[in-house]
Amino acid sequence: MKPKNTDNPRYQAQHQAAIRAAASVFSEKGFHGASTGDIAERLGIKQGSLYYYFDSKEEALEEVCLFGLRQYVENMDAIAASGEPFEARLLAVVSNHLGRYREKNEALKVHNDERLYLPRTRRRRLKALGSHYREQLEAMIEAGKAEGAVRAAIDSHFMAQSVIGMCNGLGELIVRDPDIDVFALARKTTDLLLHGVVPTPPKGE
Amino acid sequence: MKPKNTDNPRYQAQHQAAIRAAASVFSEKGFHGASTGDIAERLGIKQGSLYYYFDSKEEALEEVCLFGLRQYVENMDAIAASGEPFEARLLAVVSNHLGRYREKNEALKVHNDERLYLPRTRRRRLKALGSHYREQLEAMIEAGKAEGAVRAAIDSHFMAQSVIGMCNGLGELIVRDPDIDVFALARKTTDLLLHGVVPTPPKGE
DNA sequence: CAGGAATTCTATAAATCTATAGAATTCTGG
DNA sequence: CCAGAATTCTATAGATTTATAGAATTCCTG
Repeated sequence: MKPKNTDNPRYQAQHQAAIRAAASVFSEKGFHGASTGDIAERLGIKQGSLYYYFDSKEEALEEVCLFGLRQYVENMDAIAASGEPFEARLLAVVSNHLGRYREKNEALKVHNDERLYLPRTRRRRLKALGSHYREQLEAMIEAGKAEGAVRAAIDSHFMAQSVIGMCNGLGELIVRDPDIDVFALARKTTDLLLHGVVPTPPKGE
Repeated sequence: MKPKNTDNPRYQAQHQAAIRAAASVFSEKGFHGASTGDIAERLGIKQGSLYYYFDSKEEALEEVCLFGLRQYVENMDAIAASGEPFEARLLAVVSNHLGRYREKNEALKVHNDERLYLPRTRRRRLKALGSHYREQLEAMIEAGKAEGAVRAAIDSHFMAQSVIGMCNGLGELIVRDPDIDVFALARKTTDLLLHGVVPTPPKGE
Protein backbone atom coordinates (compact mmCIF):
# COMPACT_ATOMS: atom_id res chain seq x y z
CA MET A 1 0.00 0.00 0.00
CA LYS A 2 1.25 3.47 -0.88
CA PRO A 3 1.57 6.18 1.75
CA LYS A 4 -1.55 8.27 1.47
CA ASN A 5 -3.14 10.88 3.61
CA THR A 6 -6.87 10.61 3.22
CA ASP A 7 -7.42 13.57 5.52
CA ASN A 8 -5.45 15.87 3.27
CA PRO A 9 -7.76 18.29 1.42
CA ARG A 10 -5.74 17.76 -1.74
CA TYR A 11 -6.33 14.02 -1.57
CA GLN A 12 -10.00 14.50 -0.85
CA ALA A 13 -10.44 16.90 -3.74
CA GLN A 14 -8.84 14.51 -6.21
CA HIS A 15 -10.79 11.62 -4.73
CA GLN A 16 -14.00 13.54 -5.35
CA ALA A 17 -12.85 14.38 -8.86
CA ALA A 18 -12.16 10.71 -9.43
CA ILE A 19 -15.68 9.81 -8.32
CA ARG A 20 -17.09 12.38 -10.70
CA ALA A 21 -14.95 11.13 -13.56
CA ALA A 22 -16.05 7.57 -12.86
CA ALA A 23 -19.69 8.67 -12.73
CA SER A 24 -19.35 10.39 -16.05
CA VAL A 25 -17.73 7.43 -17.77
CA PHE A 26 -19.95 4.78 -16.17
CA SER A 27 -23.06 6.70 -17.16
CA GLU A 28 -21.88 6.86 -20.75
CA LYS A 29 -20.58 3.36 -21.28
CA GLY A 30 -21.95 1.31 -18.44
CA PHE A 31 -19.85 -0.36 -15.76
CA HIS A 32 -18.52 -3.20 -17.86
CA GLY A 33 -18.18 -1.09 -20.98
CA ALA A 34 -16.05 1.49 -19.21
CA SER A 35 -12.40 0.77 -18.49
CA THR A 36 -10.29 2.14 -15.70
CA GLY A 37 -8.25 3.71 -18.47
CA ASP A 38 -11.28 5.70 -19.62
CA ILE A 39 -11.83 7.00 -16.11
CA ALA A 40 -8.20 7.92 -15.59
CA GLU A 41 -8.11 9.70 -18.92
CA ARG A 42 -11.14 11.79 -18.05
CA LEU A 43 -9.46 12.68 -14.79
CA GLY A 44 -6.22 13.55 -16.60
CA ILE A 45 -4.00 10.93 -15.00
CA LYS A 46 -2.70 7.55 -16.16
CA GLN A 47 -4.59 4.31 -15.77
CA GLY A 48 -2.37 2.86 -13.08
CA SER A 49 -2.53 6.00 -10.98
CA LEU A 50 -6.25 5.64 -10.54
CA TYR A 51 -5.59 2.82 -8.11
CA TYR A 52 -4.23 5.35 -5.72
CA TYR A 53 -7.84 6.45 -5.20
CA PHE A 54 -9.76 3.20 -5.64
CA ASP A 55 -8.76 -0.29 -4.60
CA SER A 56 -10.74 -1.74 -7.43
CA LYS A 57 -13.11 -0.86 -10.21
CA GLU A 58 -15.98 -2.23 -8.14
CA GLU A 59 -15.12 0.07 -5.28
CA ALA A 60 -15.28 2.97 -7.73
CA LEU A 61 -18.77 1.92 -8.79
CA GLU A 62 -19.89 1.64 -5.19
CA GLU A 63 -18.61 5.11 -4.37
CA VAL A 64 -20.30 6.60 -7.41
CA CYS A 65 -23.61 5.03 -6.45
CA LEU A 66 -23.35 6.21 -2.86
CA PHE A 67 -22.44 9.69 -4.04
CA GLY A 68 -25.45 9.76 -6.35
CA LEU A 69 -27.85 8.56 -3.74
CA ARG A 70 -26.70 10.35 -0.65
CA GLN A 71 -27.85 13.93 -1.05
CA TYR A 72 -31.03 12.72 -2.68
CA VAL A 73 -31.87 10.68 0.40
CA GLU A 74 -30.81 13.44 2.78
CA ASN A 75 -33.23 15.81 1.08
CA MET A 76 -35.97 13.25 1.57
CA ASP A 77 -35.24 13.16 5.27
CA ALA A 78 -35.52 16.92 5.45
CA ILE A 79 -38.81 16.87 3.58
CA ALA A 80 -40.21 14.12 5.77
CA ALA A 81 -39.25 16.03 8.88
CA SER A 82 -40.84 19.28 7.71
CA GLY A 83 -44.30 19.91 9.07
CA GLU A 84 -45.76 20.81 5.68
CA PRO A 85 -49.12 19.40 4.60
CA PHE A 86 -49.15 16.29 2.43
CA GLU A 87 -49.57 18.03 -0.91
CA ALA A 88 -46.57 20.26 -0.33
CA ARG A 89 -44.41 17.39 0.82
CA LEU A 90 -45.31 15.30 -2.21
CA LEU A 91 -44.42 18.19 -4.47
CA ALA A 92 -41.11 18.54 -2.67
CA VAL A 93 -40.34 14.85 -3.05
CA VAL A 94 -41.13 14.87 -6.74
CA SER A 95 -39.13 18.06 -7.28
CA ASN A 96 -36.18 16.60 -5.45
CA HIS A 97 -36.32 13.43 -7.52
CA LEU A 98 -36.75 15.14 -10.88
CA GLY A 99 -34.24 17.83 -10.00
CA ARG A 100 -31.53 15.20 -9.59
CA TYR A 101 -31.78 14.40 -13.27
CA ARG A 102 -30.73 17.89 -14.08
CA GLU A 103 -28.04 18.67 -11.55
CA LYS A 104 -26.23 15.49 -10.78
CA ASN A 105 -27.76 13.08 -13.20
CA GLU A 106 -24.65 11.07 -13.90
CA ALA A 107 -24.04 9.50 -10.53
CA LEU A 108 -27.73 8.89 -9.95
CA LYS A 109 -28.13 7.37 -13.41
CA VAL A 110 -25.23 5.09 -12.61
CA HIS A 111 -26.94 4.10 -9.40
CA ASN A 112 -30.17 3.37 -11.22
CA ASP A 113 -28.68 1.42 -14.10
CA GLU A 114 -25.48 -0.18 -12.87
CA ARG A 115 -25.92 -0.92 -9.18
CA LEU A 116 -26.97 -4.46 -10.03
CA TYR A 117 -23.43 -5.27 -11.07
CA LEU A 118 -22.14 -4.76 -7.56
CA PRO A 119 -21.55 -7.93 -5.59
CA ARG A 120 -23.97 -8.68 -2.79
CA THR A 121 -21.79 -7.33 -0.03
CA ARG A 122 -21.18 -4.00 -1.69
CA ARG A 123 -24.84 -3.61 -2.52
CA ARG A 124 -25.89 -3.76 1.09
CA ARG A 125 -25.18 -0.15 1.99
CA LEU A 126 -26.91 1.07 -1.13
CA LYS A 127 -29.94 -1.07 -0.46
CA ALA A 128 -30.16 0.36 3.02
CA LEU A 129 -30.22 3.89 1.63
CA GLY A 130 -32.74 3.01 -1.05
CA SER A 131 -35.03 1.22 1.37
CA HIS A 132 -34.77 4.09 3.76
CA TYR A 133 -35.92 6.40 0.98
CA ARG A 134 -38.90 4.24 0.08
CA GLU A 135 -39.86 3.80 3.71
CA GLN A 136 -39.80 7.52 4.31
CA LEU A 137 -42.06 7.95 1.33
CA GLU A 138 -44.40 5.24 2.58
CA ALA A 139 -44.55 6.86 5.99
CA MET A 140 -45.33 10.16 4.33
CA ILE A 141 -48.24 8.57 2.49
CA GLU A 142 -49.51 6.99 5.69
CA ALA A 143 -49.31 10.40 7.34
CA GLY A 144 -51.28 11.74 4.40
CA LYS A 145 -54.01 9.25 5.19
CA ALA A 146 -54.06 10.37 8.80
CA GLU A 147 -54.38 13.97 7.60
CA GLY A 148 -57.27 12.92 5.39
CA ALA A 149 -55.33 14.03 2.33
CA VAL A 150 -55.05 10.50 0.98
CA ARG A 151 -57.76 7.91 0.49
CA ALA A 152 -57.61 5.13 3.06
CA ALA A 153 -57.77 2.52 0.29
CA ILE A 154 -54.41 3.53 -1.14
CA ASP A 155 -51.67 0.95 -0.57
CA SER A 156 -48.70 3.04 0.50
CA HIS A 157 -46.09 0.47 -0.50
CA PHE A 158 -47.55 0.27 -3.98
CA MET A 159 -47.91 4.01 -4.22
CA ALA A 160 -44.37 4.74 -3.10
CA GLN A 161 -43.03 2.46 -5.80
CA SER A 162 -45.33 4.11 -8.33
CA VAL A 163 -44.08 7.57 -7.50
CA ILE A 164 -40.47 6.47 -7.74
CA GLY A 165 -41.04 4.75 -11.06
CA MET A 166 -42.97 7.66 -12.48
CA CYS A 167 -40.19 10.07 -11.58
CA ASN A 168 -37.58 7.79 -13.10
CA GLY A 169 -39.60 7.61 -16.29
CA LEU A 170 -39.93 11.36 -16.43
CA GLY A 171 -36.20 11.57 -15.84
CA GLU A 172 -35.73 10.29 -19.37
CA LEU A 173 -37.77 13.20 -20.62
CA ILE A 174 -35.60 15.62 -18.67
CA VAL A 175 -32.36 14.11 -19.86
CA ARG A 176 -33.55 14.03 -23.47
CA ASP A 177 -34.75 17.63 -23.54
CA PRO A 178 -32.50 20.10 -21.72
CA ASP A 179 -35.04 22.91 -22.01
CA ILE A 180 -37.73 21.30 -19.90
CA ASP A 181 -38.90 23.29 -16.89
CA VAL A 182 -38.35 20.74 -14.17
CA PHE A 183 -40.43 22.49 -11.55
CA ALA A 184 -43.41 22.82 -13.88
CA LEU A 185 -43.06 19.14 -14.62
CA ALA A 186 -43.00 18.39 -10.90
CA ARG A 187 -46.22 20.33 -10.46
CA LYS A 188 -47.92 18.42 -13.26
CA THR A 189 -46.75 15.15 -11.80
CA THR A 190 -47.99 15.98 -8.34
CA ASP A 191 -51.31 17.09 -9.74
CA LEU A 192 -51.66 13.81 -11.62
CA LEU A 193 -50.88 11.81 -8.50
CA LEU A 194 -53.24 13.81 -6.36
CA HIS A 195 -56.22 14.14 -8.64
CA GLY A 196 -55.81 11.69 -11.48
CA VAL A 197 -56.90 12.39 -15.00
CA VAL A 198 -60.66 12.06 -14.67
CA PRO A 199 -62.54 15.35 -14.76
CA THR A 200 -65.50 14.18 -12.65
CA PRO A 201 -65.10 13.52 -8.92
CA PRO A 202 -64.07 9.98 -7.97
CA LYS A 203 -66.83 7.63 -6.97
CA GLY A 204 -67.05 8.72 -3.33
CA GLU A 205 -65.56 6.67 -0.48
CA MET B 1 -19.68 -17.79 -44.37
CA LYS B 2 -20.92 -21.25 -43.45
CA PRO B 3 -23.72 -22.91 -45.39
CA LYS B 4 -26.87 -22.26 -43.41
CA ASN B 5 -30.52 -22.62 -44.15
CA THR B 6 -32.36 -19.93 -42.24
CA ASP B 7 -35.73 -21.21 -43.47
CA ASN B 8 -35.15 -24.60 -41.92
CA PRO B 9 -37.38 -25.07 -38.85
CA ARG B 10 -34.47 -26.65 -37.03
CA TYR B 11 -32.33 -23.58 -37.63
CA GLN B 12 -35.13 -21.27 -36.59
CA ALA B 13 -35.79 -23.20 -33.41
CA GLN B 14 -32.16 -23.08 -32.36
CA HIS B 15 -31.95 -19.43 -33.35
CA GLN B 16 -34.90 -18.70 -31.07
CA ALA B 17 -33.28 -20.73 -28.32
CA ALA B 18 -30.11 -18.71 -28.79
CA ILE B 19 -32.05 -15.47 -28.41
CA ARG B 20 -33.60 -16.78 -25.23
CA ALA B 21 -30.26 -17.89 -23.86
CA ALA B 22 -28.79 -14.49 -24.66
CA ALA B 23 -31.73 -12.77 -23.01
CA SER B 24 -31.28 -14.84 -19.90
CA VAL B 25 -27.56 -14.19 -19.64
CA PHE B 26 -27.75 -10.49 -20.56
CA SER B 27 -30.47 -9.92 -17.99
CA GLU B 28 -28.34 -11.53 -15.31
CA LYS B 29 -24.95 -10.03 -16.06
CA GLY B 30 -25.58 -7.11 -18.35
CA PHE B 31 -24.36 -6.86 -21.92
CA HIS B 32 -20.73 -6.15 -21.17
CA GLY B 33 -20.62 -8.46 -18.16
CA ALA B 34 -21.87 -11.41 -20.17
CA SER B 35 -19.54 -13.25 -22.51
CA THR B 36 -20.44 -15.13 -25.64
CA GLY B 37 -19.11 -18.16 -23.79
CA ASP B 38 -21.76 -17.70 -21.11
CA ILE B 39 -24.50 -17.58 -23.72
CA ALA B 40 -23.20 -20.60 -25.58
CA GLU B 41 -22.93 -22.56 -22.35
CA ARG B 42 -26.54 -21.79 -21.43
CA LEU B 43 -27.54 -22.98 -24.87
CA GLY B 44 -25.47 -26.14 -24.52
CA ILE B 45 -23.03 -25.49 -27.35
CA LYS B 46 -19.45 -24.21 -27.51
CA GLN B 47 -18.52 -20.55 -27.64
CA GLY B 48 -17.38 -20.54 -31.25
CA SER B 49 -20.54 -22.27 -32.45
CA LEU B 50 -22.67 -19.40 -31.30
CA TYR B 51 -21.40 -17.39 -34.25
CA TYR B 52 -23.36 -19.68 -36.48
CA TYR B 53 -26.46 -17.89 -35.18
CA PHE B 54 -25.20 -14.37 -34.56
CA ASP B 55 -22.68 -12.38 -36.55
CA SER B 56 -21.62 -10.51 -33.45
CA LYS B 57 -22.42 -10.04 -29.82
CA GLU B 58 -24.09 -6.75 -30.66
CA GLU B 59 -26.39 -8.42 -33.12
CA ALA B 60 -27.41 -10.82 -30.36
CA LEU B 61 -28.28 -7.88 -28.12
CA GLU B 62 -30.31 -6.25 -30.85
CA GLU B 63 -32.28 -9.42 -31.51
CA VAL B 64 -32.98 -9.88 -27.81
CA CYS B 65 -34.27 -6.34 -27.51
CA LEU B 66 -36.48 -6.67 -30.57
CA PHE B 67 -37.81 -9.97 -29.28
CA GLY B 68 -38.64 -8.41 -25.93
CA LEU B 69 -40.36 -5.42 -27.41
CA ARG B 70 -42.25 -6.89 -30.30
CA GLN B 71 -45.21 -8.69 -28.76
CA TYR B 72 -45.54 -5.97 -26.19
CA VAL B 73 -45.97 -3.38 -28.92
CA GLU B 74 -48.28 -5.60 -30.95
CA ASN B 75 -50.58 -5.90 -27.97
CA MET B 76 -50.63 -2.14 -27.68
CA ASP B 77 -51.76 -1.89 -31.28
CA ALA B 78 -54.59 -4.29 -30.60
CA ILE B 79 -55.67 -2.34 -27.54
CA ALA B 80 -55.54 0.94 -29.39
CA ALA B 81 -57.66 -0.49 -32.19
CA SER B 82 -60.30 -1.90 -29.83
CA GLY B 83 -63.35 0.30 -29.43
CA GLU B 84 -63.35 0.03 -25.63
CA PRO B 85 -63.86 3.14 -23.49
CA PHE B 86 -60.82 4.94 -22.16
CA GLU B 87 -60.80 3.39 -18.69
CA ALA B 88 -60.83 -0.13 -20.10
CA ARG B 89 -58.09 0.61 -22.57
CA LEU B 90 -55.88 2.14 -19.93
CA LEU B 91 -56.35 -0.93 -17.76
CA ALA B 92 -55.45 -3.11 -20.73
CA VAL B 93 -52.30 -1.11 -21.42
CA VAL B 94 -51.15 -1.30 -17.82
CA SER B 95 -51.96 -5.01 -17.61
CA ASN B 96 -50.03 -5.65 -20.78
CA HIS B 97 -47.05 -3.71 -19.49
CA LEU B 98 -46.99 -5.26 -16.03
CA GLY B 99 -47.76 -8.71 -17.38
CA ARG B 100 -44.56 -8.66 -19.42
CA TYR B 101 -42.55 -8.60 -16.22
CA ARG B 102 -43.99 -11.95 -15.30
CA GLU B 103 -44.02 -13.86 -18.56
CA LYS B 104 -41.11 -12.75 -20.61
CA ASN B 105 -39.30 -10.47 -18.28
CA GLU B 106 -35.78 -11.31 -19.38
CA ALA B 107 -35.83 -9.97 -22.92
CA LEU B 108 -37.83 -6.93 -21.92
CA LYS B 109 -35.53 -6.23 -18.99
CA VAL B 110 -32.60 -6.43 -21.36
CA HIS B 111 -34.33 -3.97 -23.63
CA ASN B 112 -34.95 -1.59 -20.75
CA ASP B 113 -31.49 -1.79 -19.23
CA GLU B 114 -29.05 -2.60 -21.99
CA ARG B 115 -30.39 -1.08 -25.19
CA LEU B 116 -28.23 1.99 -24.66
CA TYR B 117 -25.13 -0.03 -25.40
CA LEU B 118 -26.22 -0.63 -28.97
CA PRO B 119 -24.56 1.57 -31.55
CA ARG B 120 -26.70 4.28 -33.12
CA THR B 121 -27.52 2.36 -36.27
CA ARG B 122 -28.71 -0.73 -34.44
CA ARG B 123 -30.79 1.33 -32.07
CA ARG B 124 -32.86 2.84 -34.82
CA ARG B 125 -35.31 -0.01 -35.26
CA LEU B 126 -35.81 -0.29 -31.52
CA LYS B 127 -36.41 3.40 -31.19
CA ALA B 128 -39.03 3.21 -33.90
CA LEU B 129 -40.89 0.50 -32.01
CA GLY B 130 -40.60 2.35 -28.71
CA SER B 131 -41.76 5.63 -30.18
CA HIS B 132 -44.62 3.89 -31.87
CA TYR B 133 -45.66 2.54 -28.49
CA ARG B 134 -45.53 5.93 -26.82
CA GLU B 135 -47.36 7.58 -29.67
CA GLN B 136 -50.14 5.03 -29.53
CA LEU B 137 -50.45 5.72 -25.83
CA GLU B 138 -50.50 9.47 -26.43
CA ALA B 139 -53.19 9.08 -29.08
CA MET B 140 -55.19 7.00 -26.65
CA ILE B 141 -55.00 9.76 -24.07
CA GLU B 142 -56.05 12.34 -26.62
CA ALA B 143 -58.98 10.09 -27.53
CA GLY B 144 -59.78 9.96 -23.82
CA LYS B 145 -60.01 13.72 -23.79
CA ALA B 146 -62.37 13.65 -26.75
CA GLU B 147 -64.51 11.13 -24.88
CA GLY B 148 -64.52 13.42 -21.89
CA ALA B 149 -62.81 10.73 -19.82
CA VAL B 150 -59.64 12.78 -19.40
CA ARG B 151 -59.23 16.37 -18.28
CA ALA B 152 -58.35 18.70 -21.13
CA ALA B 153 -55.47 20.14 -19.12
CA ILE B 154 -53.57 16.85 -19.12
CA ASP B 155 -50.46 16.88 -21.31
CA SER B 156 -50.61 13.58 -23.14
CA HIS B 157 -46.89 13.40 -23.87
CA PHE B 158 -46.10 13.90 -20.20
CA MET B 159 -48.77 11.47 -19.14
CA ALA B 160 -47.69 8.74 -21.53
CA GLN B 161 -44.17 8.92 -20.15
CA SER B 162 -45.54 8.86 -16.62
CA VAL B 163 -47.55 5.74 -17.25
CA ILE B 164 -44.58 3.98 -18.81
CA GLY B 165 -42.29 4.97 -15.95
CA MET B 166 -44.79 3.97 -13.32
CA CYS B 167 -45.22 0.54 -14.87
CA ASN B 168 -41.47 0.07 -15.11
CA GLY B 169 -41.13 0.98 -11.45
CA LEU B 170 -43.84 -1.46 -10.47
CA GLY B 171 -42.09 -4.06 -12.58
CA GLU B 172 -39.39 -4.15 -9.91
CA LEU B 173 -42.02 -5.02 -7.37
CA ILE B 174 -43.28 -7.84 -9.56
CA VAL B 175 -39.84 -9.23 -10.22
CA ARG B 176 -38.93 -9.03 -6.55
CA ASP B 177 -42.06 -10.76 -5.28
CA PRO B 178 -43.25 -13.69 -7.40
CA ASP B 179 -46.53 -13.96 -5.49
CA ILE B 180 -47.91 -10.59 -6.50
CA ASP B 181 -51.26 -10.63 -8.26
CA VAL B 182 -50.37 -8.69 -11.38
CA PHE B 183 -53.91 -8.02 -12.44
CA ALA B 184 -54.87 -6.64 -9.05
CA LEU B 185 -51.81 -4.42 -9.24
CA ALA B 186 -52.87 -3.23 -12.68
CA ARG B 187 -56.28 -2.31 -11.31
CA LYS B 188 -54.73 -0.33 -8.46
CA THR B 189 -52.44 1.43 -10.86
CA THR B 190 -55.24 2.36 -13.22
CA ASP B 191 -57.32 3.60 -10.33
CA LEU B 192 -54.46 5.77 -9.15
CA LEU B 193 -53.98 7.25 -12.61
CA LEU B 194 -57.67 7.86 -13.09
CA HIS B 195 -58.63 9.24 -9.72
CA GLY B 196 -55.47 10.15 -7.87
CA VAL B 197 -55.07 9.74 -4.16
CA VAL B 198 -57.17 12.62 -2.88
CA PRO B 199 -60.49 11.58 -1.38
CA THR B 200 -62.36 14.81 -2.17
CA PRO B 201 -63.27 15.66 -5.78
CA PRO B 202 -60.66 17.67 -7.70
CA LYS B 203 -61.19 21.37 -7.85
CA GLY B 204 -63.57 21.35 -10.77
CA GLU B 205 -62.47 22.44 -14.25
C1' DC C 1 -26.31 -46.72 -46.67
C1' DA C 2 -23.93 -43.07 -49.41
C1' DG C 3 -23.07 -38.39 -50.09
C1' DG C 4 -23.77 -33.69 -49.59
C1' DA C 5 -25.60 -30.14 -46.66
C1' DA C 6 -26.02 -28.34 -42.09
C1' DT C 7 -24.35 -27.87 -37.63
C1' DT C 8 -20.95 -28.02 -34.03
C1' DC C 9 -16.24 -28.40 -32.40
C1' DT C 10 -11.27 -27.23 -31.71
C1' DA C 11 -7.76 -24.08 -31.74
C1' DT C 12 -6.09 -19.67 -31.94
C1' DA C 13 -4.91 -14.55 -33.14
C1' DA C 14 -5.36 -10.35 -31.68
C1' DA C 15 -7.08 -7.15 -28.78
C1' DT C 16 -8.55 -6.08 -24.66
C1' DC C 17 -8.51 -5.05 -19.41
C1' DT C 18 -7.46 -5.17 -14.19
C1' DA C 19 -4.27 -4.76 -10.76
C1' DT C 20 0.54 -4.47 -8.96
C1' DA C 21 5.42 -3.10 -8.26
C1' DG C 22 8.82 -0.04 -8.27
C1' DA C 23 10.80 4.22 -10.30
C1' DA C 24 10.19 9.08 -10.98
C1' DT C 25 8.27 13.29 -9.87
C1' DT C 26 5.97 16.80 -7.19
C1' DC C 27 4.64 18.84 -3.01
C1' DT C 28 5.32 20.72 1.76
C1' DG C 29 7.28 21.98 6.20
C1' DG C 30 11.31 23.36 8.45
C1' DC D 1 16.85 24.51 -0.40
C1' DC D 2 16.53 19.89 1.77
C1' DA D 3 14.30 15.72 3.24
C1' DG D 4 10.69 13.03 3.62
C1' DA D 5 5.97 12.34 2.39
C1' DA D 6 2.53 12.20 -1.16
C1' DT D 7 1.29 11.59 -5.76
C1' DT D 8 1.82 10.03 -10.44
C1' DC D 9 4.13 7.40 -14.02
C1' DT D 10 5.99 3.32 -16.59
C1' DA D 11 5.90 -1.30 -17.48
C1' DT D 12 4.00 -5.56 -17.24
C1' DA D 13 1.93 -10.14 -15.60
C1' DG D 14 -1.90 -12.59 -16.15
C1' DA D 15 -6.42 -13.28 -17.32
C1' DT D 16 -10.34 -12.60 -20.56
C1' DT D 17 -12.71 -11.86 -24.59
C1' DT D 18 -14.43 -11.60 -29.48
C1' DA D 19 -14.33 -13.45 -33.82
C1' DT D 20 -12.46 -16.56 -37.48
C1' DA D 21 -10.83 -20.75 -39.99
C1' DG D 22 -10.88 -25.23 -40.86
C1' DA D 23 -11.75 -29.98 -39.12
C1' DA D 24 -15.12 -33.14 -37.32
C1' DT D 25 -19.59 -34.61 -36.68
C1' DT D 26 -24.48 -35.02 -37.32
C1' DC D 27 -28.50 -34.86 -40.12
C1' DC D 28 -31.33 -35.68 -44.04
C1' DT D 29 -32.54 -37.33 -48.60
C1' DG D 30 -32.62 -40.38 -52.23
